[in-house]
Amino acid sequence: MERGKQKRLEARGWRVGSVGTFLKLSPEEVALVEMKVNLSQSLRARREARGLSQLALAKQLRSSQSRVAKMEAADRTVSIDLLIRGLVILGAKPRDIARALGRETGAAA
Amino acid sequence: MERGKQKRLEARGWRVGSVGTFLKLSPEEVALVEMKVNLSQSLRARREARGLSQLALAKQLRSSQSRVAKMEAADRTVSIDLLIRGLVILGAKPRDIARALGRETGAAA
DNA sequence: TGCAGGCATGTCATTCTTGACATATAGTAT
DNA sequence: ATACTATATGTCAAGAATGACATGCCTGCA
Repeated sequence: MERGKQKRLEARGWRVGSVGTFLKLSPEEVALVEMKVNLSQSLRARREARGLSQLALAKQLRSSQSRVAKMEAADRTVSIDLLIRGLVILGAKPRDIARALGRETGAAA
Repeated sequence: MERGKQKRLEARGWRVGSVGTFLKLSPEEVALVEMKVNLSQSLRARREARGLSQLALAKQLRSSQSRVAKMEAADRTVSIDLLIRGLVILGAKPRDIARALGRETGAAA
């Protein structure tokens, strides 16, 4: 596993010595979580690239600053739908979203 | 717009002479709908490639045959999350999902 | 020091999504 | 015709996601 991602996951309470191995996370669930983390990072990167605050983005999304924070934290209460909506509002095209989703994460055996 | 997709959209009530142009669909909404359609097609293709019935897939998903039908129809009551979960269960890797999402659709001016 | 802006996190009522069920249609075989 | 299988579509109670709000933590700055 790529080191930066490991720290980010750990920071949110995921045990990473062996991502899902450690606490009963099926491979499917792991894949979903990693996709969410990738999308959330892409969201933050795009927002910052535009010099927007979370509040400013929230307004465009008709949401709230707190939810944007959760989106960027890949909180378990945010759906992939919402993350994708956020990215689209930040100008991401399906192709960009695809790139974010599929980021090579390196397979930890 | 690619012809096959146009017919599929029309079949579910979308006016396509100008996708979102015709009835107040923002560009963002159009992008979202197209991504959903792409995912749903990929889902059906994968399911059929494995020779599974909708019912068989539904069981793996712990869902119902009717919901799988709606997923494949890109029904507005199915979330992107659910579509992605379905694809993952059918063995799609993030990379595969990314490819499905970003399928070139051809820009109708 | 106090104050403001940006971000994180918990809670909660409202809204949306989901699985389950009923029912319909079409194809195939007996 | 009857029966069976696969798929499509509507409805709805239960559960999940959402937006809004409160509040706390920093950092910078007057």
